[in-house]
Amino acid sequence: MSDSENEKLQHEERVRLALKNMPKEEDVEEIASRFKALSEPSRLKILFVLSCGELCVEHITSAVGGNQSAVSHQLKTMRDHRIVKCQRRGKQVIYSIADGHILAMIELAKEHLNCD
Amino acid sequence: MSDSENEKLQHEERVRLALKNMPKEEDVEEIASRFKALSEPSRLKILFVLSCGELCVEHITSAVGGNQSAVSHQLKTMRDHRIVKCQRRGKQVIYSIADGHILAMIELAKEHLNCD
DNA sequence: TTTAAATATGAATAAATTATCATATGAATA
DNA sequence: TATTCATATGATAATTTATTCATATTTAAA
Repeated sequence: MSDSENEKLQHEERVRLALKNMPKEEDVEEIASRFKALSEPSRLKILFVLSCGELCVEHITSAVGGNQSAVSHQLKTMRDHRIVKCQRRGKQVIYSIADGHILAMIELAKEHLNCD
Repeated sequence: MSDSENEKLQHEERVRLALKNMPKEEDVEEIASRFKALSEPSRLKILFVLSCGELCVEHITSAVGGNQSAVSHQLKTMRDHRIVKCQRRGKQVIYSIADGHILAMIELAKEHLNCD
């Protein structure tokens, strides 16, 4: 068998393996939508800020700039995808990063930046 | 000093810290755009496939479905953001995941899925 | 050196996303 | 309980993005 024929068989085997390990459609969409939540500079800045600790909306807004309504919408997007969580404390709503995976993701991204 | 005054000071200190640690604008945009490349089901599926090993465009297309042109466009997007790399071998172009950080990111995302 | 195979690309359209403005809601305080 | 402060939300306009079709490019083979 020639090298290229052999490689072809190997690749076809790999396609089968890949299809077997492919998460189901709805899970792929779930993962994609969580990456999407991290994929806008405005939202990402909020996460960098929150990676230093929880903050209320007003302080988040003052840290990242822009207007309150925009920040609220961005926070909502991230709440919906469980990137951040929040809790009301009196008149304020305090936001924080939802879990360690998200934090790890942000750290990985920063690291990656340094390797360029 | 009241509890809430104290908390306010703490939060303001945190805003200062966050601003000091904030990556510069262009880096935030760079990271965001890389997350964006991971944020479409069609592209993510390609990455799941490639996480099993390198493949040519035709095989990728057969694994993820859809048409060749669409897959080529998706691969281009990911090439541009250094999510995948490629090398020509004869008539074929073989694609693979660009680096370990991307792989780690994909693994993290899958893990996260399992914790829900 | 013509033809075929594999991949890439440009343009156009369709679809999804974001920001903004005005306003609504919820909680505290006067 | 009227008012004010903090946050959230709905509608819409503006921008981005993905997909498709047609075609170009590159390499190998006849």
